[in-house]
Amino acid sequence: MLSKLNTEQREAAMYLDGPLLVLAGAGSGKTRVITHKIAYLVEECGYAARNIAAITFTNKAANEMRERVSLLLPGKSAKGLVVSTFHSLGMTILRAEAKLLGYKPQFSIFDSSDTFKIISELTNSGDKQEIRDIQTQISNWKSAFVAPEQAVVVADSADAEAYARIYMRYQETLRAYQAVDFDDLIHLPVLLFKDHPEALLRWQHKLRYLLIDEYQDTNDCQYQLTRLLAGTRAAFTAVGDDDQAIYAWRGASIENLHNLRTDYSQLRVIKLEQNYRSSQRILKVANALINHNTKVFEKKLWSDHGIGDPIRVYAARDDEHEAESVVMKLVTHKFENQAKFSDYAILYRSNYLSRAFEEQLRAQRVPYTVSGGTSFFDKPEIKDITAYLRLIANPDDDPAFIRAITTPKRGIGNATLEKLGSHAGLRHISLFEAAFDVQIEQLLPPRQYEDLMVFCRFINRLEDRAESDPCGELLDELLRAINYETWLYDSSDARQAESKWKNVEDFIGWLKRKSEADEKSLIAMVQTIALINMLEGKDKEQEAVSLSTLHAAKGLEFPHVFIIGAEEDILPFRDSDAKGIEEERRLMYVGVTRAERTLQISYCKRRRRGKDWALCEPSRFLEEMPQSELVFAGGHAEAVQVVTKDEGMDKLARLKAMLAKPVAES
DNA sequence: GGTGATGCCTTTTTT
DNA sequence: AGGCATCACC
Repeated sequence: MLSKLNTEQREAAMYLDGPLLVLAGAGSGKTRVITHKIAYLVEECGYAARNIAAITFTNKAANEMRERVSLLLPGKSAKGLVVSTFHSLGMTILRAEAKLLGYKPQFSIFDSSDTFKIISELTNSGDKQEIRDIQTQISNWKSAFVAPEQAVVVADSADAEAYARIYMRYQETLRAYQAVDFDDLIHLPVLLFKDHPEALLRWQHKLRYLLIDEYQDTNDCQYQLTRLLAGTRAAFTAVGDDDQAIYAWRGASIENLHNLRTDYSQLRVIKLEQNYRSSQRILKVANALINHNTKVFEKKLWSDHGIGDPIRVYAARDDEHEAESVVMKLVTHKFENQAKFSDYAILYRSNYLSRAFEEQLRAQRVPYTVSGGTSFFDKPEIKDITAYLRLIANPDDDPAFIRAITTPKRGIGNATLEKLGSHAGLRHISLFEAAFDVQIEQLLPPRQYEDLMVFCRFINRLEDRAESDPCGELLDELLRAINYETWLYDSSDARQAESKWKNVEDFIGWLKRKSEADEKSLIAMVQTIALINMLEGKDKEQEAVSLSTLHAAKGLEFPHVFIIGAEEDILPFRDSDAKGIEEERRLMYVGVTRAERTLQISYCKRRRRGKDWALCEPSRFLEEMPQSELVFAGGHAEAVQVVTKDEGMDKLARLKAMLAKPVAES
């Protein structure tokens, strides 16, 4: 079974004598090690699949992992295997153990727009940036294990203390709503396990072997959860690559790789250094680039593939021209090489950069899929429906209550909600509960009170049936009862309404299929929704070009890769400090190492900034690559193409000088 | 005075 | 594509 692995991979797959850290360079087959190890545990070591947990960082990675394991494990032997993200594992634990923490199992999961609203209400400030700052601060506190009370105590400035107090009230609010945020999904299980050893034992008994992918992206909280679950047996394999750590901004710390060494003296470390993905030239460029970072774990990636094509660097006039030339190049290349569209990826730093490319691809009738970007579940029509579902699952979910009761409009407006809200605030109860309070009848005009009661009884009826009745029936009835389709057509033009209604139908269809396939109740489905951002299985293996952010591209590979927008202030992102630059460099490294055979990196010489043009400087990372392996093309850089490699740097410098001159308005 | 529609400007990365 | 501001209309 393990015959397809190389010596190190096999060793990693078979090592079971204690904790194991696999330092796996890009393209060195780390997913392969994990999947084969799972198969090995089941087939050769007598583990039941349901006692093994593989933890990934994205749902995409989890799905792929599940698929690859089921290819290795015939029949039903993969049944029960836990493959999930940290967050969804946390959700599962929390749902099972909710009572111990004083939550009901149907707790709501708040996404960042929910928490944004809560914080903005708590602060009474309209400053969006400040609210975002508070959001990040709270998130950092949680992942670093600082309780609200502690945050208040250690605050070293008036501002910090103000934030800490908001944190405290924020946490109280979530609890009142029977809601948790993303960080709580990991934070709360850790608290639970610390306070309830018997619960920890249960889970240690259930999850007897842990495999953690992308270990370099864990934050302190996730590390704690891992440690607790692994227990004294320390039966786990962590796989990671410090050069691909790109989530420091959300609290991940590469130090967790080292902490593993200090916390587990018996830790075995295996390095995977043979790359099976890229050409020698791509690797050479990637290695040279990443060597500009201060290194902790020395690692030397090598490949026995051919030297490969030169890496093209293309200077485009502006973003429109960049899109045009990349798409032309891609189409020509596909035609000449008889390749498939799915062999190509266009990667970028920020979501908005995809726009020009989407336009161009549509114009050329090239099929494409976009990953990352705004989630399907963020669309207003989907949020409307999920508000109802959330409310049915958990009537104390105030944000869901407000959205549902006002969409479609049913005669309850701000004035009524305000009265209800202030009463709820006084009594420390949810809006839903407040509606049934005896005093409310006197506080509201009869008409409003009647409408409110009709709505609440309606929700109550659905709530009663949520556990027992089939999910599909319930959904159909809900949509009919609220007349959602009609309302869509009444409130937007026919074209938009049509597409929105189609989204709703897709969503409902997906919910029905998924709840049947996974044997999940509607309530379990509702909680899952907050954690995913795409309808899975909708566009599998399409023959289409992939557009993706560099973050979302991690773990993927493509024969031909275009990295676009390689400019200062974009990649690296503006205002990056020294540490930030290193992370940006790793991001570029991730991009470069996605490529198997050809790679083109492009940048714009200018970009529209409002009315006029702003000049763009090529990314410093281009200079950090061995110039001998690059071929320059396009616009000003055309001249660079003919020079010898030694002059490459000079030319680039001169090119920059030329670009520094003002460009005429057009 | 309040609300709605239109148009212009700006976009970090994600569970 | 979304958010914000401005303008016009009710």
